[in-house]
Amino acid sequence: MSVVTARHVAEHAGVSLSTVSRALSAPELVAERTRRRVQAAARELGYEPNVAARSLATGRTSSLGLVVPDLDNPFFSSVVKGVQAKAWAGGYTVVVADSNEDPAMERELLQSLAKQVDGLILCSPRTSDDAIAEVASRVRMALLNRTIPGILSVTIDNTQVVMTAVAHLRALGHRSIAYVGGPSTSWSDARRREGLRLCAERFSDITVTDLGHFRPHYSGGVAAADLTAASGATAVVTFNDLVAIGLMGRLKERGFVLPRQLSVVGIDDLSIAPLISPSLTSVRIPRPQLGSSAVQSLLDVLAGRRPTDGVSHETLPVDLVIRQSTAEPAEK
Amino acid sequence: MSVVTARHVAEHAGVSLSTVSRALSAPELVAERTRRRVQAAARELGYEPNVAARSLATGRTSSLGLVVPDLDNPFFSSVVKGVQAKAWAGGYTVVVADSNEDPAMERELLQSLAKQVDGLILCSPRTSDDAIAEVASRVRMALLNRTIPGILSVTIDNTQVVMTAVAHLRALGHRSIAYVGGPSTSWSDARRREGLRLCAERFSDITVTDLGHFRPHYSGGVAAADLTAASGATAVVTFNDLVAIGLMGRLKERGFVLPRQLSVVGIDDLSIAPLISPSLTSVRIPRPQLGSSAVQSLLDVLAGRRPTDGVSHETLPVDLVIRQSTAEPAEK
DNA sequence: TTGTAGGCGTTATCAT
DNA sequence: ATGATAACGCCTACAA
Repeated sequence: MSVVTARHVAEHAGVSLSTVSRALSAPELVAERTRRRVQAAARELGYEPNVAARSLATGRTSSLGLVVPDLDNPFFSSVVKGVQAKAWAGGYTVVVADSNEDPAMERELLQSLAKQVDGLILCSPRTSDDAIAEVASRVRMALLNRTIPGILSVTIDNTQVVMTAVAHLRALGHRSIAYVGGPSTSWSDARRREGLRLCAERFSDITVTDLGHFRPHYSGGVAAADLTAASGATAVVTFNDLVAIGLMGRLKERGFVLPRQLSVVGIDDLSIAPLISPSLTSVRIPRPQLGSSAVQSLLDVLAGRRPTDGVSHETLPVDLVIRQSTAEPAEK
Repeated sequence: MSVVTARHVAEHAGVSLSTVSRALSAPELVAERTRRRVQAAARELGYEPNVAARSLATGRTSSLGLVVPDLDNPFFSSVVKGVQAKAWAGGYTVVVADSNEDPAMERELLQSLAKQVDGLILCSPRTSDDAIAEVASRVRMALLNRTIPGILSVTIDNTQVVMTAVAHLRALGHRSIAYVGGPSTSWSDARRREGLRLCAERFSDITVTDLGHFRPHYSGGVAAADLTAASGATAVVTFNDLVAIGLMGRLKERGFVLPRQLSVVGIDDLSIAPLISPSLTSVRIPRPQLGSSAVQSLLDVLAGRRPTDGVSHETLPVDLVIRQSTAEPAEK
């Protein structure tokens, strides 16, 4: 019953153990004839190399670790999908872990994953730079949605995110725009506020009102709705789509007619954005690409195709998807 | 720079290598004093056992494989979350793989994952019973959303799913109910149709119309909408929430007033169900529990706490979440 | 081009 | 209770 090992293949093919090893993992080092014989034998016996043994011998595992705050959040599940696909294509397996938005858990996961994978991808970390850097010093790592000097990272252009949204609203004629932000601990939110500042500078004819920090979910939107309505703004940009949907939900409940009384722009372009009504205009973030890009970079480093020191911060572009939640402001 | 091994700990603690191994993985076999000394040394040196080596020696990997059709589908991502949480709590790591709804890819994933994990969880498989059984003969396996004789499985009570939905509609006064089905290859859809038959038998005062098979997404619902309207049914049950939302979207576009002109019941109770309008009445499926239950069973088997032959098919209950997409039928 | 032999870090089987 | 020592299955100099 015990599984077939390389030794069995060797006997079956009438060659030595090492020849089998070579024929299978470095075919060019073995004579055409022998190689075929070995490969045939391997196939016949249904040989499959033992990953643990290989890993022990080579020091590599052919696996990547992926840590996300919440697997069941559509933003992250897209990222996971991208990571998994790219990794598999590159011959790597992915070990996923869910920190449940808990910084302590996140660190725990990082610690234990660090030494059983060849590379670690950390998505939207909730931990401090230092804690992350410490782990990064012990294992190849790529950051998603965050940058830390000296660590590989892939992010989106958060300035562009808000710029795009604001420019769109301004072009429609809006002059008073509100921003419903995410958690104050959010790296993305900080970047977006920064972008907002730039916007305000650049477009001197508009005013941007910061409505504060809210939970990045439906509930956060609900909480921000009345505030938004009272702010006098004719349009609002929210931290993400869920917030936008919550905000719209509450406003519709209050009898507001959208987008007539308020234009709303979300961020993420989740697959539900087109499904609500009015369908949500949103800044699309290429989530799967975020994941695959991170894997790409990581694999490049692992394969020595990319210098390990030349710090690389890749920034992916975003684009606006215009739907019906945005329109010209109502006449005064 | 090379990592600290058990041997280092041994020297540091002044004991033999084997004592270190025992002190750490079978503490009760070693004297109190020595144990403390070893553990102290281990902590001091920051020792972490090498998983590959351990795996090679024990034949176990402490990891589970999980294969799903689409990581980015909210149904599956919930399952993944449940699996990951339970596995981690049980000391197991999870390797996820996405088959992209492709049966061939699914088999490939199963094959290569089979020999590098202690157990495999296969969610909503798109492959044949035979192909699955073959893999199951070589590795511990648990099925999700499907049963195959002889293989461990966790499913929901699909009969109850439709019964609950239909009973609710009937109680509201509906007598003509339509069913918008999923793909003909769907195991769940087959079970639900079966349940529908039982309903029709049991409630002789209602008629259930089968509208056919549709894609299990928004588009499928759009496609089924006009058909549903034309069927004369006053209420409809759809294969899942996405279909329900698509159907409602199309109908609203046509000017229908919901739920006045048509009551709609979805299945899954995705987190978006409450967010659309009218909010969607849906049969809640305990998705994370599906995942954690599967892990539980699998770990029980792996630990020998559960007989490997006594085939177990666990069925989880569902419940109805009533929202505003269902109401009494309009007067004629 | 192929074979020999040593080692990767643990666990597990023997003795002691 | 503890210490040698042989696996575990593969890779990789090194030798032939």
